[in-house]
Amino acid sequence: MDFRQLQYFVAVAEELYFGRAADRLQITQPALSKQITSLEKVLGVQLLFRTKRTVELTHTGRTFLHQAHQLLAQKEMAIQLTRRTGEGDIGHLSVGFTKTATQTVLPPLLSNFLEHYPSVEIDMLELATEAQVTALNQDEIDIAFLHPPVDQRGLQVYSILKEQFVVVLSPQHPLASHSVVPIKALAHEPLIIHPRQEGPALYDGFLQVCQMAGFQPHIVKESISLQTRLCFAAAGIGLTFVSDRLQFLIGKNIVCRPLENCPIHLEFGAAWRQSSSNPALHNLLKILSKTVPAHLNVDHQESSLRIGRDALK
Amino acid sequence: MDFRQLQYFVAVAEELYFGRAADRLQITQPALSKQITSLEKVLGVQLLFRTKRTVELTHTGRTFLHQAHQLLAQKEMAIQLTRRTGEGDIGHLSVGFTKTATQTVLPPLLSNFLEHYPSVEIDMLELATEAQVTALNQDEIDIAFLHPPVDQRGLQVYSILKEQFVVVLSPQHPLASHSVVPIKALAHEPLIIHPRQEGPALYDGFLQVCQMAGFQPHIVKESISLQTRLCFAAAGIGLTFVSDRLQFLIGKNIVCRPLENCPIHLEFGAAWRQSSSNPALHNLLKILSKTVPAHLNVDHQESSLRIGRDALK
DNA sequence: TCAAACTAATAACTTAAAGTCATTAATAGA
DNA sequence: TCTATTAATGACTTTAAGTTATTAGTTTGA
Repeated sequence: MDFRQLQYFVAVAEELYFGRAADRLQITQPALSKQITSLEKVLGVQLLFRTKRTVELTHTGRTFLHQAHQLLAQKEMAIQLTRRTGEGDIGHLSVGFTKTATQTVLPPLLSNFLEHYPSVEIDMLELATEAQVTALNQDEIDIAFLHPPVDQRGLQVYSILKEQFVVVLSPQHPLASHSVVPIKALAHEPLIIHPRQEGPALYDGFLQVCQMAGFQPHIVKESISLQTRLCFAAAGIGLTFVSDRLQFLIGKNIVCRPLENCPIHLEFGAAWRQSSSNPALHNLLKILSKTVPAHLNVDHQESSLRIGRDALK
Repeated sequence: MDFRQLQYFVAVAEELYFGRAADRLQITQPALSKQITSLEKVLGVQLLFRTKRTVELTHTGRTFLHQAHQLLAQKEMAIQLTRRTGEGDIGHLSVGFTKTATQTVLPPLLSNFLEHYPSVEIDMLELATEAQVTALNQDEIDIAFLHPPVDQRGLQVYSILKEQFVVVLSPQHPLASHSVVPIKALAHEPLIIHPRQEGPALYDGFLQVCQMAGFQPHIVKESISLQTRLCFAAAGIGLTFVSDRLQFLIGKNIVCRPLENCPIHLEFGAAWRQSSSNPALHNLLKILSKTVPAHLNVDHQESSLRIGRDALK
């Protein structure tokens, strides 16, 4: 029993006339007769009651007709579903993201994507960078919005933006009079930093820079809350840092100063398994590159530095 | 796309190895490779990611695998359903019946049938004889339990039982002294009869017998209720009749007397469309003939007339 | 690093199936 | 009774599916 025979049977059942059914199927009547006979033989059942001149459905034939219709319809559904899945027109996407993503790329990206692909189901999963890398490798998410570097092999990264950090200090602080703060000036300052868990790249990079500048940072507080860190800074308990992207949040009781030639920055990007064959992911990446132009992967460290220098003029 | 390709694809998807899958399918590996390639071409989609040595499902392939499983399962279901329908093992039966049926054949017949064919759904429809003939012709019921004669062409009748009628009268009635009542003795008796609607065969047959005996019956009352008729008879308002099958219902204040050589009897039987191809009906008929042996099937119309002529001699 | 083993694809060929054409047999309708 | 109609049958052709032998990358291990 195959789909061809089902289609043939439906035609005969509808026409109740082998000749017309054969015409409709673009085959000859004997071919049709033979296929129907073979179908009946396979099923071990009489589907049609025929004389030399007339054709009628048997009771069993009516039952089978219904089944045949269902099977043929399900076949078409399966084909459509598969084709559309292949084009990423329908399907499923699991997206991992950090808070930064919700404040930057995600809103325009998702609205743009869903406008083009309204039938793709999207699961959102808020996870820290490291958890996202794990989730990617375990096939739990299709794409991650996180803070590189991600040197996991098999993962592809698309750099979206790089944030420059500025020192936040109280207006009374001696360094507030400088327009740019040299890194070495931080050697003996009490520092309030963002904890490692939420962004190891930043934390580790900062420590590294201090080391290169020849000192151990004097960390007096850690807080994940930006407001808390700003509050401590305003109170003169220590210096802290924020992304230049967030400078607008700074009130009047504290001031911001760029760091002089600071190589520390918080990169933000998307990562996905290179081997992923989810067509919806491909479409998302296409939309991503249109919505959020790439942040020059080659050499973007220099470019962000350049922006920093410009700002310092 | 046909079922063969679906089966092949499922095998490859499960083995992730063309060679083993081909073994399992009892074909050679190149044949399998070609079929899968052709399937991918028809769908316009890549189902498998293959190197020269490894095979993996793509995302789309996984989607299609699910569809393939469903289609193959539904195919098997359809085949089973059709075969079992063809054997009358599952299906549907609409049964028309009169009250007589519920008091005689139906209980043992249905319990016997459902014991053998528990998956056949049965619809019961209580209808008068004439309505059942209409329902049969309109394909609304598969079998009727009714009172012949049914001279509708295309219908087949199976005679189940014939009931002899006895006269019911008050013990004070002069005829009560006879052990058998001659038909002519009824000529001037007031008669209480069952109305025509519920059994035209009986009513018409009775009139005919009176005519043949040379008198017009003197009908004083009609009532569909057996109790009412018995009550009137006990009160001496007139004579009535019951089936010998129901004699046990008769109380002590009235008596029963057989009619002398009476050709009137109420036949009861099953009728169905000769052209019916409902296999469940065939099974029901088989059970019927086992449960309720036929009442002289051979041309019982003539046999009843013969009895009649004999009676009139 | 290089050969050996492995594995999917390809090509040429064979077999099986599906289809065609011509004909038959039965039936309905004139 | 004759004619037109229509499904089935048989012989033959075409198409699809399968086979064998081979090729071309990969992986494995000496």
